Amino acid sequence: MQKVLVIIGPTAVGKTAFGIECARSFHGEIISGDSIQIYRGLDIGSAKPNEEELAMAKHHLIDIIGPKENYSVRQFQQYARECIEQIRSEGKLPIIVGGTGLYIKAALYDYVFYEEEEEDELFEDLSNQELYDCLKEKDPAALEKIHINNRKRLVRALNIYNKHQTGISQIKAQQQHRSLYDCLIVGLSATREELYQRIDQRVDQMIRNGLVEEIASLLKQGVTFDDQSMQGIGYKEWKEYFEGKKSKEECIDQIKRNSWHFAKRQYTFFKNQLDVKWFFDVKEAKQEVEKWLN
RNA sequence: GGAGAGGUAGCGAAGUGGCUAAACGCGGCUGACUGUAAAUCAGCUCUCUACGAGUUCGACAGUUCGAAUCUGCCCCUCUCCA
Repeated sequence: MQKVLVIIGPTAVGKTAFGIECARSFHGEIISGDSIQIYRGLDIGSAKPNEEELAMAKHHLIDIIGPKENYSVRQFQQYARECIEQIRSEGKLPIIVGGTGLYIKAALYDYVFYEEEEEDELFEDLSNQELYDCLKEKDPAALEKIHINNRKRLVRALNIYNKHQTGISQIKAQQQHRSLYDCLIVGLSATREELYQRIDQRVDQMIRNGLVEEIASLLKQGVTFDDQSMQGIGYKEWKEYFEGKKSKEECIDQIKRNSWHFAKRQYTFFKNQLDVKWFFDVKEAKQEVEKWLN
């Protein structure tokens, strides 16, 4: 089985640096497992590796999409697997580094996504209750995992049924839920207190690095806050600032808080959805990688 | 020194005699997750030996069958006038 090193962890723990170190030490190349860093022009707010870092190791799946384009798990799954194959063929170690849990899991595991041409129908004229009742007839099993208030999921499940005549629960049931690769999933961790502090510091640094100017420049290029790329933390919070409804300081605080919440959600996903070996110490993490490679 | 306003759970803020362990927001914690996932959604958040019990709404003393809500006194904060 093809070996794949996976480095995950909450935002701002230090995945980028550790990934580069591993790439250099173990003859590897990095595949970014991140849903925002794939966008061109979203550099500072997405904490994309800088020029210097990019030069230290080969990176894939960064800057491959324009800021007004959409992107999804399915594309990531396909691209990431292609990258793994390509890196393998060069005799190198593929290293996935990122914090987007679903993307990484979908690439690693036997998730199946069908071909989809058309956009999802939004069912804007239906209430949540109506959507719920509708899904109850078509794919009742899916309801076990979808709360009635989660409109997005309700809509998605209905769209899947309408497009493919199969319930999402059936598609899942056909999968074996196992990894396609021989993975070591290293989770970088820190105490909550320390992590939140690092987040705050990093956000302040982003501002100093010109985050506000980056947003302004994107807007000037025609990117809007409705674009998918701008849904990311560090970006969406500025909408009200540019509308004159919020101060810079308020936006910064909001970004910090959203990042804390995000970090928490990342932990929850990683802990419960992936088989992670956690480390508070990077040296120990590296030793574990060595052990696994031999 | 004088005149007002106010002190409610980690914070902000409702409540102004029983339906109040106390709305709501924030923060915190936990969880769900198969095509927007840095998204979307759910639960918990006074204490405990926890399908029950105990202690709360600045402090103390009262009124009352019953008080965060009424009375007295005390402490503290803020604004204004001296």
